Amino acid sequence: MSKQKVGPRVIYWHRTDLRLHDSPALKAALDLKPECLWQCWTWDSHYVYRARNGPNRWQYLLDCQKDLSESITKINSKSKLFVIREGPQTLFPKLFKAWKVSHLVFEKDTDVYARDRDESVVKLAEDAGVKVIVKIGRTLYDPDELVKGNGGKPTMSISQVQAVAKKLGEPPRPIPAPKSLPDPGDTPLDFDHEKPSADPDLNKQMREGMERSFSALSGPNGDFAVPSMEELGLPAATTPHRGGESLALKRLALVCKDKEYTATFEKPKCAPTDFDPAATTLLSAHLHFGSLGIREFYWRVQDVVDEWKKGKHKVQATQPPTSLIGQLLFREMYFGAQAALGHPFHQTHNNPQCRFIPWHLPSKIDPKTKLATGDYTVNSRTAEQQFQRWAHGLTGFPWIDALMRQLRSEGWIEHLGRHAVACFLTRGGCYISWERGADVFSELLIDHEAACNAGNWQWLSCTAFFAQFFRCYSPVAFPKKWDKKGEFVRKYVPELAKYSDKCIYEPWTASAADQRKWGCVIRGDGEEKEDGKLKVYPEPMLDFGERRDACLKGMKESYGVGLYGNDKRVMDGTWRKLFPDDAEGVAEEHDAQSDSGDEVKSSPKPKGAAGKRRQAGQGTLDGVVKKAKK
DNA sequence: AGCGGGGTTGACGAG
DNA sequence: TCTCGTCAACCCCGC
Repeated sequence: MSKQKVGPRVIYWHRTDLRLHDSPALKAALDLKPECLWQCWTWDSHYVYRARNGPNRWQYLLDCQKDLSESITKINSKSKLFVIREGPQTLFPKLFKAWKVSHLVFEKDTDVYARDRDESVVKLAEDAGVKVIVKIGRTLYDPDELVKGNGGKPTMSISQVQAVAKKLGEPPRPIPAPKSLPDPGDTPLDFDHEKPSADPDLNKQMREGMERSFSALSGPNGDFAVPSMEELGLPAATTPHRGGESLALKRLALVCKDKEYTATFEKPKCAPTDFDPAATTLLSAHLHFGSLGIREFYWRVQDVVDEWKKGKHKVQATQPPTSLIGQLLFREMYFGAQAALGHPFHQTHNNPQCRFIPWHLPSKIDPKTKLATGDYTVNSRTAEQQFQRWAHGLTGFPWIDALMRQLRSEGWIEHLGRHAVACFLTRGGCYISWERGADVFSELLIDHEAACNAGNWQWLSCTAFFAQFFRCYSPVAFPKKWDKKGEFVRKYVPELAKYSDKCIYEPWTASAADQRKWGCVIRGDGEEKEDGKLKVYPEPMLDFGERRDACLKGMKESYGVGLYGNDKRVMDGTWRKLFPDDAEGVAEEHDAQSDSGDEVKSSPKPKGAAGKRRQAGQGTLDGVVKKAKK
């Protein structure tokens, strides 16, 4: 028998790099000159069950996968994106054997969950004699290198990032998409299919049909196809934003075609109220899913900027941090912070960089792991009601509600809009833990990037990165700066569409006669939607002026106490002794009579009773709102 | 070391 | 309509 020459048999594991352009890892795989190459995506129980993922982001992911698969097939009609419905930790050892795999190649991912996952996958591969190649590709700089260059410390300011970036030099140019792709090998699946536990399923509530994520390894048709929303039991997406590398490249080209826009971009001047078109590039979700390479973005923009600088123009090119490139550097900063801090970066507890503030609705902590459980303590019933009304766009402040409704229906709001709602929920209104807001964003944002989300929430809540808590966004004054006529509110809070410009941001100031004339009365807490032909919009759920002062006082006090998340007294609950009135100074007046006060005072570790009460007070918004009625 | 200037994106009133 | 100072005062950074 003649000896068969066997070249590398490579699995390229697509994760957060759903693209063919600008992929250093894919280039590394192709440089192996594989005999066969399977481009795979593994169905991840973390993504399906353990992380909050709304339908809009699911749709975006599936768009990206479909587009990638089609692009692969265009280059090699025998190939596609092989979507395999099993977690990598259990699937790969079996797949390595069945497909006689010699190499596993993937792009490095420093997200806290991904680190743990990849560590075990690398070990499994080594045990199976499979060589692993990991390449940087998701960020301009390897977050670990960024941290190393920053003296081993988390990157907590943009100047630190800029200093390290200067040392490391400019990122490499993007790698073009491959012109040819090797054939995949056979795809036998003669092994057991291990299905992960669907308990807990954090996304259970949103599912409409049967959830069949793991029904068969190669999908319902046995063809490894990208799943449909129906296969996942998910309702149809409502977002107009669609994913996929083809769209990403088109959009990037569109942005860069407008050279003045690209070269003179100034983030703080982008109107959060602009829609159709939005003021910013809408490329963030593409970066998140890797349907756009970060070096592709960087260099296409940088080339425009360099060209602009050579010419004579009335408006000068902008510089980081406000320029378009600057926005990418902030992303690097958050990835660097996450890389250095690990899991605690996503919570207050045990986070050495995050200030401790005695917020309402704090996260519950697993004492063994010191990690947030995903659940929280309802230490104020008023706060819980406010949280639910915030999350559903029923605060009674049209600017806040418009943003939250846009977020829920479209999965994207402009960055300054995120500032407005985040400030309102935390230090500038409700005094609710930033971790609650981060949870909601993580479910609803199509561009949810774990590191950026945690970092920005800490920024806005003045617990890390930013400290000027006396700069507080007003839900009335701030939007007026951008949109005097309130067109943004009229679009997303249509019941107020006929209100006058003067009243649009504070409809409660309209006379009863005007309210009726304009077809919408202001009353209640958001439960009642209409009264005959009239629409009903809620009264403001708090007195903003009063709350701003109370929050400011609370922030000042907390800064004075000066605790960080890793302080022993934060970890063991004795922090309460350091705050006057056991940190209840920021509670609303009518809250004092509720059960919240004694609960906090009597229980040094907010567990047990609080947990039970939470179930009573949580559930749906309707439930909460009903309970609020006296 | 300690001081002063700056910090991608506040509100408000005076002039 | 715009710019500026004030509000009360945060941390980072460089000299």
